[in-house]
Amino acid sequence: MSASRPAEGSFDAAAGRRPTLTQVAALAGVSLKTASRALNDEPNVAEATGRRVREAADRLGYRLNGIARELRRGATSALVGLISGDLTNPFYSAVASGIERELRQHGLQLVTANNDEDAELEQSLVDAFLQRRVRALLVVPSGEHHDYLAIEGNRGVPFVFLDRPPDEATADAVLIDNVGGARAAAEHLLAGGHRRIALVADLARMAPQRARIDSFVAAMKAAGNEEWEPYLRTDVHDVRRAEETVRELLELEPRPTALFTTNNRLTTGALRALRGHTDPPALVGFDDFDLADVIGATVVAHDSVAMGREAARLAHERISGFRGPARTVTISTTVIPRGSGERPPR
Amino acid sequence: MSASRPAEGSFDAAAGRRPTLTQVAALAGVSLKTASRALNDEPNVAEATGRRVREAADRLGYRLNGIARELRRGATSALVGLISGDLTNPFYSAVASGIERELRQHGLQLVTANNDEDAELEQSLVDAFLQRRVRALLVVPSGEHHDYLAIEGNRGVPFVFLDRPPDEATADAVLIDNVGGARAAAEHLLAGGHRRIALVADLARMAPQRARIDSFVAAMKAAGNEEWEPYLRTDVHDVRRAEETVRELLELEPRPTALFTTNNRLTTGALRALRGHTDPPALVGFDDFDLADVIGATVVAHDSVAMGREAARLAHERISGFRGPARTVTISTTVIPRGSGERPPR
DNA sequence: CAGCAGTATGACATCGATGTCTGCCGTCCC
DNA sequence: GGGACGGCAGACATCGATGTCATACTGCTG
Repeated sequence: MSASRPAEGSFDAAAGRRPTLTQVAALAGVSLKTASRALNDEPNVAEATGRRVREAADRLGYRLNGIARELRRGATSALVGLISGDLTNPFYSAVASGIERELRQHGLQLVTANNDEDAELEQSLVDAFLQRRVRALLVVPSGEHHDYLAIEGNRGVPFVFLDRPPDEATADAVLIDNVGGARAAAEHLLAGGHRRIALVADLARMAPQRARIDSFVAAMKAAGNEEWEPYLRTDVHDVRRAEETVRELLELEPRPTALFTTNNRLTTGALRALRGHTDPPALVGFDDFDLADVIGATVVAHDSVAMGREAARLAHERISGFRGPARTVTISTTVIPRGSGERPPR
Repeated sequence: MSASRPAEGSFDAAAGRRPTLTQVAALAGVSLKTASRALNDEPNVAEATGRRVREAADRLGYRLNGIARELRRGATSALVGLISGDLTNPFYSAVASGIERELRQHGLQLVTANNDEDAELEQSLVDAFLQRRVRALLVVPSGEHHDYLAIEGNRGVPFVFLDRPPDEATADAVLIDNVGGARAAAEHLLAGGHRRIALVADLARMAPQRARIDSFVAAMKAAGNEEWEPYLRTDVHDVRRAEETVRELLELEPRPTALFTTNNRLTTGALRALRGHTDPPALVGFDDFDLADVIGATVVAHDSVAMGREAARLAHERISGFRGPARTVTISTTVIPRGSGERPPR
């Protein structure tokens, strides 16, 4: 099998160790520095010499050692780190995609890591990234407190927070308009004539959830509605629990006539619970999702890819030398009526 | 703003340049090497000395320079590269997630890059990754030909192909059982009594699509069915076109009674076309997807996360020194009946 | 023909860590 | 008391590239 391929560059192709520039130079019969100049298209290299060097490099299958180059050039890589939840969650993968596209335009590469929604792991990932000398660090923080993250910001590595704000306004952030989105959802349902509106929310200690919950409650109060109060469910953290919770809600007497789920996971659970239901309540979910149009799910949509893009943009500006105060970009939300949120109360 | 934080380590905290081990050593009043020993918990460091060094490191906010360490230790990083399509496609993000989880267990980190389904870009990404000295390279190839990729495999950097086989069996690969999956879908529909079965497929030049198409056709022939022939549609590459194609199919006379879509994008398009249809044809789609249960979509499912995991496992074995011949792991498929594929012909 | 500019090249230091080797102590043991 | 040994520490080379500076050679000018 290996015999079918000619062993190019008889030096040490088999060793698994890549040839160095020194070896290329030796083969070409020039000095190390001249070889370097030739391969980097620097001036002052005789045409013939350049050709010899390039041939030697080809023969050996030489590839520049980026690690060595980076060390010499200033010990900072072309990598940008992203720490987020699992990529199977479409929210995170959309964000990652937006980041990746933006970074590429500036010759930067994305390194991803999953914090498993665990603050301790997250901390050690930050350490590892900084040690690896990433140019910037984008974080969708897992825990409540992340003071420790911001300190680094002042030491030369820009931090950008996504989805959840830093404890103090010490770093750039890209946030969703949670307050506006939740209010819009609440008002949409109120306008549809609903009063007994159930709220199914994720962990209330997480800032975006907190904001959505509070905003929903505020909207209810502003409308003088109190009938939602028995139907508030928070700290529902996975799809399974969401499905159960919705089932339980539907067995209450009187039954809620509408549901508001505060993220895509919970919406999925609710849709499962409602499947096959003859007379389902109205449903509005936070976060848009694939096929929501087919299902006819009314959602509070926002552009997660744009979130990533904006975060990468902020990071890139810092990398390029921007020194101004911390900035916050807010991603707007829109209610997209598709049917489920327009069902009347019964 | 910066004044609010005490300027720790008065050396050069402001400069944005991180302190080096030499500076830590100087502050602690020891030699470079002793500082290195202390921070790496090597033996033969007096307790008091160790403490002084660690204090100095803290004061300066020292963080080891991973680039320098890697260079010294052997010029190979702890990074593994993944080149695939856009992460907003749940297939790719599931694969990435599986890879990331597996790599983490071995202390490796994932670097992702999007080839935009462009062979030229892909090539340059491979170059960039190799230059960056990744430990292994996982690729979901875009184009038809990728000979050039395999050559590198013999030079010490393990390659693993996902979803699409290497041109020659020169590298490890993780593939889906496309033949089995497509046959199962075809037989499922035939068993339901369908004869006029439409096939909506993506670019036929891509190996997995080719396999699904061929296998479908073979199953039809084996069943002695010829009525599907007017309903074959290939090279349908995006959701929009899929939707249009399905609409067109449904206007044919006689109408096909069933559809088989050969990937998740096409299935999405088909579902859009079928939305609100009073008497929809049966539908089976290749690739499972979120909420398929809610929609009631019958699919040929496979475990994409496992695909990523297996690929990462193969890569890790190579990294750990395995030298055997190229291996191929096949991911099995299952038809999951959820309703759409069980609608009878009308 | 001296002087000078410009080109082509190489020697050497350097980036920030780690590996090797050497040297100095003090202690223990015969 | 002397040799062996273990603990501690430092000097120096090294990983693979690039930056700086010095040098040799060419050709041209006055």
